[in-house]
Amino acid sequence: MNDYLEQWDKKLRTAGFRITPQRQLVLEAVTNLRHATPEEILAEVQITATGVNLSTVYRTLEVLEQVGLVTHAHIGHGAPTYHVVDDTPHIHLVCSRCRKVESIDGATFTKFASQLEEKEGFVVNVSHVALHGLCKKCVDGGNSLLDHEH
Amino acid sequence: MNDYLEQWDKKLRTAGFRITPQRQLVLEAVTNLRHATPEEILAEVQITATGVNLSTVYRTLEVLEQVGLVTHAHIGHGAPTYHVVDDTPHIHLVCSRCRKVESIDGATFTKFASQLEEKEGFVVNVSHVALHGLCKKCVDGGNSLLDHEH
DNA sequence: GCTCCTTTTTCAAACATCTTTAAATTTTAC
DNA sequence: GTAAAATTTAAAGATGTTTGAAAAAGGAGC
Repeated sequence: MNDYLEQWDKKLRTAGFRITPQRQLVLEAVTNLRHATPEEILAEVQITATGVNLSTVYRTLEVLEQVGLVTHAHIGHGAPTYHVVDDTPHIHLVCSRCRKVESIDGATFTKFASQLEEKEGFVVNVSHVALHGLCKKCVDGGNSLLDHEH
Repeated sequence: MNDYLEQWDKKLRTAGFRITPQRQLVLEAVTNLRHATPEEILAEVQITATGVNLSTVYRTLEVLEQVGLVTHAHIGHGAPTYHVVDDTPHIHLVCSRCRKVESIDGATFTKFASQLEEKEGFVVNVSHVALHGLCKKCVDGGNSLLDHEH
């Protein structure tokens, strides 16, 4: 498993939170799904534990984010997507046509980000970046008139 | 006024739409506000025409977007923000702390965008880009612990 | 392992926000 | 003037999120 999650329980404990199966399951779901909305996380968790509730997912994500285990990005109009915090931040590429979300290494973005910081003084939250456009498949095969960028 | 809006009425007509005061007002509001949500646009429009309805704003924006006069971006969790289509696309910088939205020239972003296209085949919709982070003021003066990136 | 206190989860419901719709009325463009 | 399109109005729909209260579970100390 991810290095940054090895001491997940310690992170919770030192912040005064208790260790519960739900919290472990949610964290594992976020890890496995790479990036997922609360609803998607719920579905994943419910594969192993049917009884878990959506409100628990919401409250758990809040806690996990507080202790720095997960973070989130807004990739469009809907719910935010959560992902694990690690030391190789990535950015999201969201296809407006097929709706697929790719993650790519954030390093490629960093150069631009530091330019931005120099020129504008604006410090980008790299792991929160979601770029919209057309993925390779949709560019190649696609009739762009069918796009509907909601 | 913006070159690209000089023939706004023609664009509508050739697409088979009628010219109405509401459509003109909405387009002017979007132009003046630079980037605004449907609600904000309504408020602006209602300064000159009290009776205009929110549902009209929604339908009008749909029409204006269809004919290529405006476009929108998602800058966070809330409603999308609409802006005029012109030939100098810009990107949005959204401060997570003070919530202010800056527009900067999209050209600075383009280099990164073309790299991305080469490497990944992903074509970014530049005018839809919104980057989250901290603006100069908030970096300088700010207690980042107060951030709440919803 | 048991007890007790506190945190956490569940459940159901309410809330919030953004968006769309149906039907009647008004307006545009010819 | 007329037919079609657009706007108004009020309401409902869709989605995402939070809340309150009761029940369940964690964990520190015995």
